[in-house]
Amino acid sequence: MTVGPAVNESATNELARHEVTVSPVEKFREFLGTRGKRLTQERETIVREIFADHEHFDSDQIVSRLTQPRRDGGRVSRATVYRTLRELEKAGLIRKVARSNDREVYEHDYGYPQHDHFICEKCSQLVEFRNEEISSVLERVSAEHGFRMKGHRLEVHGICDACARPPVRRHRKLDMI
Amino acid sequence: MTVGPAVNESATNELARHEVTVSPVEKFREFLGTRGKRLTQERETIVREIFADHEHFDSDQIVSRLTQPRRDGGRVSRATVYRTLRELEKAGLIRKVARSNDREVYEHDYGYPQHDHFICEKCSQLVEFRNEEISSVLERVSAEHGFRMKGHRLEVHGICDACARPPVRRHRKLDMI
DNA sequence: CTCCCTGCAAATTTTTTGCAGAAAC
DNA sequence: GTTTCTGCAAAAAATTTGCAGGGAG
Repeated sequence: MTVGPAVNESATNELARHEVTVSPVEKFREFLGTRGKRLTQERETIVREIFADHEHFDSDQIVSRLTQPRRDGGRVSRATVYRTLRELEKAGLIRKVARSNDREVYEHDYGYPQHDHFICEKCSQLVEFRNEEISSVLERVSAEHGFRMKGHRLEVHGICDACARPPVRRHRKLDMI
Repeated sequence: MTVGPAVNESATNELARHEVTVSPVEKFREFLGTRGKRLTQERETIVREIFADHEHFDSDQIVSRLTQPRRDGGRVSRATVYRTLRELEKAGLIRKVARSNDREVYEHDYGYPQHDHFICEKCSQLVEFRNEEISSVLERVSAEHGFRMKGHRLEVHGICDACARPPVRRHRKLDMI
């Protein structure tokens, strides 16, 4: 595995957790049920690991965390992680978020309200934000094109507030006197 | 190479080509120049191949087209194609467009106006559309968050008009009489 | 002339798969 | 009991890299 450029920037928790009646695990069990599939220990371990926080993650991170022996839930093989991530995506529990340069990462698609992302070109930080208007505009535009919108994926690229702020001056003119 | 699920659906040409003063090749030459890099025959061949039409494409497609002997421009090695695609992305000539399930594909990011995509969940077709309002809403939302927007990437998922239309009835009731 | 670039082949990285035993239902 | 899983190891797919010779500026 690679430990390349970190994919660890947290998805800033501007958004409060949604009220969800069933846990991600239950939700997954339901999905599997309708397809004659089973909720195994491995699958449950993976879902718990993924939904333990609201960070973004990629396949490799989950593989390395679950592949080595662990305190609680048992370890899970690489193949199973891949197989389960695909299922979780179909189940609508997670989805991919593309990041301009870097590779793609997953994010939770259950338990949190619909939101979009700001991606800073300087520090690569990914910030979630929520705006009602965007959806309604899209809803209308879609209708105009005879398209039945189910959802959307939006990334706004640019420079975040922190990176835009000029670096702190070391010496001010006054110091020179 | 893989000939998996086609990635050939055309990017419907709803959008007219922009007036561009310099060709993609020239644009690339400029970019390379500012970095002490060179516009080689291979790089030119690749750019021409890519900008010959306005279809979306992935690395593999370009590799297979340019890797075998060709009428005009000479062949280019796999490694060079990968290396050049990366440069073209940095140069802002192409960019990645994520497609829900399938893999990512590239699209032109030069010579065509800013636009977004509808992606049909049924037929996977990718349709480009253009809407002024979206940008202005994003501009405002960004400002509210202290974010300096440079651009955005948006995909609207759902069902396209064609797929939404019910299949043609074979036998109408009258036929039964 | 001097670097930058290319092709090649090998190395890496990432994801998928066949199969035998294990485990849900 | 069946049928669906899992882990393993190997295979396949996708991308990157070192290096020696070739070419752009």
